[in-house]
Amino acid sequence: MNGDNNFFKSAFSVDNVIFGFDDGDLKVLLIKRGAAPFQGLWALPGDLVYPSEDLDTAAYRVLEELTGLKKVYLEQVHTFGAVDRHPLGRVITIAYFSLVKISDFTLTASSFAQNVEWHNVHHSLQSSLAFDHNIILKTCFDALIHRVRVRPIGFELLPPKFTLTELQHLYEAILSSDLDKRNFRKKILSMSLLMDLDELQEGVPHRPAKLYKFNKDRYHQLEAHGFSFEVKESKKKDKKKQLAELIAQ
Amino acid sequence: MNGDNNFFKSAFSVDNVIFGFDDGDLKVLLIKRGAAPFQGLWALPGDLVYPSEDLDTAAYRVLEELTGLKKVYLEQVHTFGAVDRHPLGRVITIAYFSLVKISDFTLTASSFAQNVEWHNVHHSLQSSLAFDHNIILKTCFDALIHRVRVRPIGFELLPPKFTLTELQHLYEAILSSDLDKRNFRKKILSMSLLMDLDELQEGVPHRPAKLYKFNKDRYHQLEAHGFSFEVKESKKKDKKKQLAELIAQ
DNA sequence: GGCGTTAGTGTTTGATATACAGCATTTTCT
DNA sequence: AGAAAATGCTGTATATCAAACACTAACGCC
Repeated sequence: MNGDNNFFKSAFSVDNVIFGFDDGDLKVLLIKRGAAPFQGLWALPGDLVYPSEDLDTAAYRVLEELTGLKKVYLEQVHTFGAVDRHPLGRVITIAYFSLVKISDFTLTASSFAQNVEWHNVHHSLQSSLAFDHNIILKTCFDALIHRVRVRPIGFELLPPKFTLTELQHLYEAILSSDLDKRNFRKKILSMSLLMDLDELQEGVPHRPAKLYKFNKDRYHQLEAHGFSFEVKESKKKDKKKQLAELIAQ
Repeated sequence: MNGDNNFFKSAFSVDNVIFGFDDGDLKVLLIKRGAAPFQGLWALPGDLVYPSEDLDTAAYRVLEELTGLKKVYLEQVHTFGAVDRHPLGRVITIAYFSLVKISDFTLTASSFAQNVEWHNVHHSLQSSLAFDHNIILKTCFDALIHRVRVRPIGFELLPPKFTLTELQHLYEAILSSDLDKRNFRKKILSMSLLMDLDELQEGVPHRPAKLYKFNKDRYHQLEAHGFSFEVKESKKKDKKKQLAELIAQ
């Protein structure tokens, strides 16, 4: 414990919570650990940060090595550094979440195939992950829930062309609450952030829906004028009343 | 570059943006650096994290060493790790902000006195701080602005007993916007988070105001029932109209 | 007792959120 | 060809919340 050198016997890593949306379900990409510690358990993809690498760069690298994707939405969330969080030494980890369009790549094409899988987020939260990854996943999921209501990032999880119903299902999956169809559409369309592509869905066994595209430029333009995106988790009226009564006491 | 050892030639620190509120002004506690690098510049208080110390513990320690205060509000904000952010080596830093009641202690009693000072936040943002502390300060200030609207943490900056006007001035200082007195009071009081102490200000050369106290238990109770605190930065109606017209285009 | 200063209070109006149901369009099946 | 199945799409009435705004009340000081 003498000298500064002790301070340099530690390492840092990034862990990346990669979210995807498929089949009405919010998923997270996990890796099955092939070696100790925690061999056989599912873990978040991550890696030590190279000595001459910025933190964000490391997070992007982890993501690209796993999915081949380069331009993805990535956001730093929190840093975890409990002394005993890594059994082999002092390793603090900077947690990120990223949002990918599952349709953009196929895991089965990867050599990892057997050890990399999309998992339902809620199931994963209840299962036992390696290290402190349960807490990390929970923290990042909470961050996603918050961010998605306040920034138009949901689109990062959808294909470039999507229907309003798909968008609504996405929000319902993330917020774990049902939204009113008419009110949702009214609100989303009133922001004028979506371009109507004048195209219809194809190959569906029912009336095809119109396709839309998110207009990012438009968003930046409005944002610069004080516009703030917001999708509220609809509070039912009766719940509101209950709360009002509690406050009144 | 061979072997894992390279990964252990790095260190991590915490930096703490300590906010205080005084005289209608939001302040931040800075230290004048006595040694290179950045000698003579003002810097955020911070320290390397001890090998057997959790991150939050380190942040609390920095705070206590400087102010003598133990129970303060502290929140992790972001981690900064650009390769070149520290001239002497790879040091990533985990940034925290904390909220203290300036009245709880006197800096002049400290041996640091000459080198530790409260600075106006806006001035500090425009001056040149050591390392990447301008960005850190900005990031933490933005985080404070956001958090204060959404969690009842403003009270951490005020003495235990305060007037509604003091509370309003606090919000105005943080949000950099004027609030309507009647609407503000209506909103705050309607949340029933304040206890009316049935006491009055003393020693003021005008009509004394009633003193209130934040009821933390009450907040936790309401929170558990779905209550969410919110103070909005009041959007003026004409600005809203401008935005509405822009959207309509 | 009058002046200076801050405290304290309600109402009207406009905007936004909520609740809610039926017809339209397409495919598929017989 | 017609019916059935599935999802797409649309508007209004009501309740709630936010915004704007100005005067009287209480105290200290001179």
